[in-house]
Order: sequence, then C-alpha cells, then structure tokens
Amino acid sequence: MKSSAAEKKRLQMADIARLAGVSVSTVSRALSGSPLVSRETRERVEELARSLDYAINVGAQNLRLKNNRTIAVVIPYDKVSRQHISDPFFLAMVGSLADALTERGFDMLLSRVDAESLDAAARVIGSGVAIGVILIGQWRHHDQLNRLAARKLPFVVWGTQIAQQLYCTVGGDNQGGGLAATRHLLGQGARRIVFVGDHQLPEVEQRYQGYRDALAAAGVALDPALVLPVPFDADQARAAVMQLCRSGTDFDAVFACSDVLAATTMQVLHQCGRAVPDEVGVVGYDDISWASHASPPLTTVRQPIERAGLELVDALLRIIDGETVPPRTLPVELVVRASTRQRG
Amino acid sequence: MKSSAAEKKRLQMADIARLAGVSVSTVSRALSGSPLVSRETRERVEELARSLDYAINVGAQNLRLKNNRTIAVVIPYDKVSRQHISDPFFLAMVGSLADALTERGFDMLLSRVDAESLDAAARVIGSGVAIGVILIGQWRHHDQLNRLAARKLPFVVWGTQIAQQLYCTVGGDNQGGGLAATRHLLGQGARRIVFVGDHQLPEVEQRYQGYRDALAAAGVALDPALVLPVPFDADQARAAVMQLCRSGTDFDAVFACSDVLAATTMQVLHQCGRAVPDEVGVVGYDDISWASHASPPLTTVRQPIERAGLELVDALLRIIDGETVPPRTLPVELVVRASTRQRG
DNA sequence: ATGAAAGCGCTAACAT
DNA sequence: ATGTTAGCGCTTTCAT
Repeated sequence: MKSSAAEKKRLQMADIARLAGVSVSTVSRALSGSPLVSRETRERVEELARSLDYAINVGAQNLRLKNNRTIAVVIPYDKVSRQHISDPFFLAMVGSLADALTERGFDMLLSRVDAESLDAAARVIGSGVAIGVILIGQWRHHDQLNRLAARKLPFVVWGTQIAQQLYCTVGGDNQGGGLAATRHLLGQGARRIVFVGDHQLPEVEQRYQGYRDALAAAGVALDPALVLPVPFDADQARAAVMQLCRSGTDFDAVFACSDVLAATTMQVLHQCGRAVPDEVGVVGYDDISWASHASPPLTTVRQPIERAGLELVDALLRIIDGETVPPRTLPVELVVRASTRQRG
Repeated sequence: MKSSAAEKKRLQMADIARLAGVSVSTVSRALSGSPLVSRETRERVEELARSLDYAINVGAQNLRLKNNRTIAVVIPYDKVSRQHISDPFFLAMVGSLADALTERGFDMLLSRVDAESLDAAARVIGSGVAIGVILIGQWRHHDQLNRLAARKLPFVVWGTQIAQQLYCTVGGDNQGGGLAATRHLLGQGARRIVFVGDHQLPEVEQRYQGYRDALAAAGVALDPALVLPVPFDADQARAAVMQLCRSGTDFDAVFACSDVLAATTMQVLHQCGRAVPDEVGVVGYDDISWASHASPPLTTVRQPIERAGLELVDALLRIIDGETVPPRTLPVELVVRASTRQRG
C-alpha cells in the first residue's frame, strides 16, 4: 500500500481535451475564458473540468506565463539562541500579512531564515518560487539588507528608516512612540524611568532616542543605570529587572520596548513587592491583544498592525512593479490603561 | 522606470552553460552533484553559479521532476463574522508548524480559506501548488472534510476524533482536558461551575463531555443555566458572561474553552466586582504565553503546541506517502496557577 | 565525461 | 471557432 496515493495519476488538460473531444488549446482557451471559443464548447469544457475536479497545474502555467503570484514572508531567527517564531507581535504580523496578501490574491510562503545569512531569503526569489520578500524585523542586519538591495531583489522590511538605506522599510514611528511613552510617564510624576530594550536594534534605538528626548525636554537627567539593554527575550528581561530591583537602584517607572518585556517586568515587580502602578508605572510597546487583559491592564504604544500588513504588501508590490518606494513611517498611538494610573 | 525591475532578465542554466563553455546537461549534472561530471568541470560550474547568484528555477525543476516540497497550511475563517486569523493559539500553531516544516525541508504556504467552502483548500493540491494540506481547526465541517478525504486528498486536521471519520486528525485530549479542569475546580470546593464554549464544535463538545463526566463523578448536578455556548470570540463571550453576572445566577467557578475566553471572563468578573480566585475560580484552555502573565496568572489546560506541529507534519507526510494514519490524541496537562488558588 | 534531444503541463502565435 | 506547433527552464535517456 505504500504508494497508493502516489499512484493516482493527476488529471491534466489533455485528459479533459480527450473527454470533451477537442484539442488542448481549446480547453486552455475555454478555461481562461477566451472569447475565441464558442459559448457552447466553453460550457461543456467548464462543466467537465468542474465535475472531474480538474485544476490547472499552476507550476506549468507559471513556467509558461512567468506569472508567479507568491510572496515570501520571512522571519529571521537567531540560530545561536535557537529562538523560534514565537513573539506574539511577530505572529500577529504574520496573520495581518496573510490577510493582506489573501485579499490581493497572492499566496504567502512563510519561512524562517537564519538571521546571519539573509541571502537565503534571496534564494526564494532567485529560484522563482516567489516574486518578492517581506522581512519581519530588521534586527542588526542593515548591511546585509543593503547588499540584498544592491542586487535589486524586491523586498520590504518591517523596521525603521536608517541613514544610507538602500531598501524600503515600513515601520511604526518608533521615536514618536518612545517620546509619547516617556512623556506620559513624566506627566504622571515619574522621574526615574527605566528603559528596557536592546538599543543595538534600530527600532529600539529610535525608541530610546524618543525616551532621551522626552527626558531632556523635561529637564530630567538620564541615568545610565536605568537603561537595561536586554533583547526581546523574556528570560533575559526577567534576570535584568530582578537584578535592578535587588541592586536597590531607585526607580519609579518602566518603559519596556515590547509588551512581552513589559509583562515580564510587571511580574518581577510583583515578586519584588513593588506595586504597579502605585509605586512603579509601566508602559509597554506593541499593544498585542494580551495588553488589555493584563492586570493591571497595560498602558502601551499601539502599533497599527493591520495597517502595517497592508502597507508592507502595498510597498512590495510597487517595488516589484519597478517603482522606487520610499520608507514609510506609520503613526503609533499611546493607549493609556491602568498600569500607569495617575498617582497621589 | 515603471518596469526596470521586470526588465532584469533572470539568469538561467543556458547562461551558465555558455559562460562555462559546456552544455546545459553538464551544468544540470554538475549542480546536482552527479558523478558523471568531472570534478574539475563541476567545480568550475559551481563557482560560476555561486558568483553569479544563479539559482535553479524551482518551478521548471518541479515540472520536470514532479517533485514539489510545499505544504499548505490553511486557517479556515468565518466569512460571516469576517473573523481574521487572530486567535493567539492559532497563530502559535502557525509558528509551530513553520518550525516543524522548515526543520524537515518543506516550504509552507499559508492561506485563509472561507470555512464554508473548504474545497478551495483542495485546489492547492489539485493545481500542484502543494502536496498536502494541514488544516487548523475542524470547526463544524466534519462532512466537508469527509468529502475531501473521499477524494483521496492528502490532508490532516488539527481537531478531534469523531465517529465515522475518514480523515486523519491530530488533537489534544479534549475530554481529558475538560475532565481535569473541572475536577480541579471541584477539588477547590466549587460546585456551580460555568462552562464557556460553543459545544457545537467537536473539540469543545469533548471538553464539555469531560466537564459533565467530572460533575457526574462528583455527584454534582449539571445546571444548563451555567452553560454559555459562545464561539471563540471575545466580544460574544463578554456579553454572555456579563449577562450571566447581571442575571444573578449563582456560580463559583468558570471553565472557559480558550485562554482568550478566560481572559475576557476574568475581565468581566472584575468589572462585576467578583474576585478571582477568592469568589470565582477560573480555568482556561491552551496555555498561550499570555496565561502565565495574566493577573492573576491563569490556571489552564496546556496544549502541547510544539509537539502538535511536529505530529501534524509527521502524519501528513506519512499520508502523502500512502500510509493510512490513524487519528492521534496528544496528552494535555493542567497547569495550576493563581486564578484557582485554594479558598478558605 | 559530455552533448543532443525529448518531454514535464501548459499557453500563444500561427495556421486553417 | 478550432487545431497544430513551438517553447517556458529544467532533467534525463540515449548517443558518442
């Protein structure tokens, strides 16, 4: 029985042609709705195809037409930390992209690629599997991305605009987000605000910039001891925040660069007996669906995820069309909830 | 400039052949590592291909070889409610599948399909785009699925085993999960346990069965007023639970069929001034990453999501190989957290 | 060890 | 309105 399924030979145009008593070209024309075929013949062919569950072989069709409609969505992953596709924000982005692509009639190929060798992402295009790539996350790979762009590969990146950038990014207004979050905390009376995030990452760097701008505008000095450069990883964040608590460093608020980091932070604060928001206000980033259900519900910077999917797809399709598409920054919005309720 | 990108003609084997001064067949053989080509020639060709970023056209190769390595992952969506791919559990499953497929060298095509016409999922196979389909969620579509199976389409479903089932499912032990959750609540002293979930769905029905079994075993009568048949949708759950609170119906615990439903429930309870866990214990289902960060941290039935991805892929590949693969039930595990802390 | 030629399933001139 | 034929980019006999 091993290959019974494989035995079942696939129906092809020639079969339909034979059964309908016409030539393959006629079948081809009939199924593509060509006006060159009589209505009667077309209907007969269509009916036959439908009743036999015949479907055109897309591979052969593409080969002939050079008309691929597949877009690759790539999530770089860190081989070292063996981190899988798991951050809810990225997953939500995948969902959003799936919606946007489906809407426009494109297939979506999802793959993980070792972040150290993003060229692998290029292979999908070189080999004709996909006509463009959407990369979720810029990470530290600006140079690699520029090299890909130099090769004229059609791709877009969810990330942030950087100087000397040859590729197109779509991203949230990270500086604005950092600014709004920090300003909000300052407005609540906070003065010693912890920043949680790895500012080696371009997106985080810009949020950090916003953080500094807000502090400066309020005349509050930046204390390096309050900056925790942890990557988007709950475990490392947990350790860093715990250490901060134990060190006895004084702080009255936290701005975390993702909701996952904020969640971890709140948990650690709870363990350390520091009340949120009464003693420490916490702001997150992303506004994943969890944020509003957290307790206390999390104040966070909402990234426009549905719109992001649409914009990424739109930008990519235009690039594929040969247009030069400038980077795009989408507005973000501070959503105030109980984790930063006004004190005293 | 409109089509500059399109202009760039793609490199093909003939080009490499010409540049290497050999025939296409030799290039083909060299790149596939055939022993029929001299080491010297092979190295020259390989080097040339690498330096020019040449990649074999997979479409043409597949056409010739009939050797597709693409698996389609389909998330049915409800056209009526226009519900998108958003439940964190499904998204996590997508991530898990992406990992499992990448691991085994398969490409993953992700698509949404109108749940009313799952035949559309079949088209992916008929048209040769993918060699198999993994369907996330069985929903109400048992009959449709049976019809697909009758057509010998290679697919697996994340769902639950049902009588007269012609297709292969992989799923968690829903009855066991429902039983464990309910028994746990009973053990905490709860007697009037609300069930939140649409038991028209096979998976939920089995959890409901477990719920009833546990009640019966404890000699507790089932009160239909405590059964809220809401779908996996936060808004409807919110309304139903709110209504229950307002109705004055007596209850001391809730078993919700997903963590999202549990989250919503806890929120409503909070609004209604009912303390969790002191007045009402809450158990969720899935153990999405949010659950442990909830507040109070949510007791929930953990679905083995990483394993699920592996098992689904494994089952599908065997089906594609012609094997008859029986449905498979994976063990689930009750994770006890603060939302059901022992009272009094 | 290499090349010439046929063919994978389809579409689109070019016939008729 | 329909059929015949060439060819999309590749692999693989079959020849040399």
